[in-house]
Amino acid sequence: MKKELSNALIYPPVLCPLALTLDVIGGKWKPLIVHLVSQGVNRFSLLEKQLPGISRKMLANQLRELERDELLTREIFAEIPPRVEYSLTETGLSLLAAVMPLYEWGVQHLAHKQPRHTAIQL
Amino acid sequence: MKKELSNALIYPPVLCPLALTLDVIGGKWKPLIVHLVSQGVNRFSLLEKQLPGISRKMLANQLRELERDELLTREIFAEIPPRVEYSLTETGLSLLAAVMPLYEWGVQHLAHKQPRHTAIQL
DNA sequence: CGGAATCCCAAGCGATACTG
DNA sequence: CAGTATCGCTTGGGATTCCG
Repeated sequence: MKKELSNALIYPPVLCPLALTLDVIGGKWKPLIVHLVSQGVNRFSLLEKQLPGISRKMLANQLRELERDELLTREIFAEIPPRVEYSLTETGLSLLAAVMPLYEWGVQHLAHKQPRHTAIQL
Repeated sequence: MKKELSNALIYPPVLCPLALTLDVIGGKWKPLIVHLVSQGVNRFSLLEKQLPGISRKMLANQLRELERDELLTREIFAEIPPRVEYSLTETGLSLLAAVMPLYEWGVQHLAHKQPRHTAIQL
């Protein structure tokens, strides 16, 4: 199956599709956020609880980027106290589907390995 | 001061499998490296060419971590000039399978979106 | 409650030189 | 070729405060 490798790049001058995807959900938190939102963890404070170790600044930043990339939407309720709900867009759902295999891989290997850095509740 | 730590929160009873996976391939480069190695880009200098923007230090570091996590192996040939070949382990192959949907997602969206920041291009 | 704005420090990372 | 070693700057992101 090995391809012939010349001097040329594999994906020149266009990007590797994988790099494009990583451009959107690459990072430590975004896949977790997308997955959590799909599970109904759709508010700022709820996400904060489910992501031990993340700072408010980081969470806000990641949410903004996900919104900018149209993976999720913000719905603001003018109430007291104020409320904001996040939900996945169609694009977000399609990306979630692509992320789920990573979740399944984790399930398969959870029995054999223990996490080193991050322990996150679901 | 009020550095009161809730152990129950930091070490929750159930670990998110997705977090475990991200612990292993989370990051900007690792999915790309795993995919490239599977395509036969199995030497240091070849990988360096295929990853414009990565520094030698970073590439070496990521390779060490992937090796430590037993996703790939190093084979050293005592030749002149020296040669080192990387290849995926069984675990690495299983993870590659879980990463491929992200690749496919990128393919689907390449037509609609253009990359923004971390453009891997030449 | 859900953020935005500031301050600030150390880890992270790039660039370069060097080595087996 | 395939890396290490070293230096120095950048910036990620933690802590805190303030606002609608």
